[in-house]
Amino acid sequence: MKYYSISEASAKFHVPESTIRYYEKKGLLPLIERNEAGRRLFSEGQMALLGTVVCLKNTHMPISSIKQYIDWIVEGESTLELRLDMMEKHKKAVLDEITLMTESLEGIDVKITRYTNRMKEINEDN
Amino acid sequence: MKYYSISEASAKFHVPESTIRYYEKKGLLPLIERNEAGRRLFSEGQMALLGTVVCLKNTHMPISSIKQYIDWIVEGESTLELRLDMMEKHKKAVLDEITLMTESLEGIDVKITRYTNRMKEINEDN
DNA sequence: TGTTGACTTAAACCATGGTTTAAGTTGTAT
DNA sequence: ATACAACTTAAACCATGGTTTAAGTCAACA
Repeated sequence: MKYYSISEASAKFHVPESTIRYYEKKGLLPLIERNEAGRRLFSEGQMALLGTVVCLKNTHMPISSIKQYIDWIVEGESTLELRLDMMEKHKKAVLDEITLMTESLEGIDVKITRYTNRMKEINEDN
Repeated sequence: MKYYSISEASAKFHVPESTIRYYEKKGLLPLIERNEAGRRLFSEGQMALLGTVVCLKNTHMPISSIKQYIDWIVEGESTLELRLDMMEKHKKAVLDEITLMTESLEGIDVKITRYTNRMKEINEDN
């Protein structure tokens, strides 16, 4: 079974090493093994977990909620329904945020159009 | 010409009054008038400007950049090109963020599907 | 043998984006 | 006359999400 160093994990997910250490300290990455020298060893499973954390972070889930989710994973099958419920609610929140951003983008497009037209006028006035 | 109080502005844009005051202090809402008693009076133009700030905030533009944009608006027509450039870059950044969120959403959907299937299995095992 | 690079920890530090508090002013309703 | 609601300010306070620093360990290489 392959293991990854923290620098490899950092490179794979484009997350600073300091952030990975911070996540571990916050409980988002439980049970990370160490070698004899105390260095972190990320198994494939730990890498997948880090991938999950990054995915939730990318969709703006707060650290405290990610921690709850990870705690439920560690707790086992009895938390399946809680996890499902959390992911469904989170999905809705993400869709809402995407909708808001998409709507706000229209306001930005209006400005781009307006500025572009005004620039054109100015150049025609030469 | 109609004027709005801070509570009306707050209600219209779903932004707390304290945040509006904070934005003004940060320079995001310049030239807001006051009545004799020192209360803020938002003209239609100021309301539109607040709408712009909210739009940029909704798309995660940092306060410092919003301030730069507003400063350019106040500065006048000579900054047209700078504003156009900023909005075009911002639009790209927003589209990138939406893309990242949309991609990450797939990871969440995978979990929802997996959990749903496992729940089904458990219920079939009755 | 010593020095470099890749790590470790705990603790301090930081930026961002507000919110809350305290004390005061004004206009209106009782 | 008074009390309440709706404001005002400056300053303090706060949460979130990290980043940076300092001091140390270890393996490998020159």
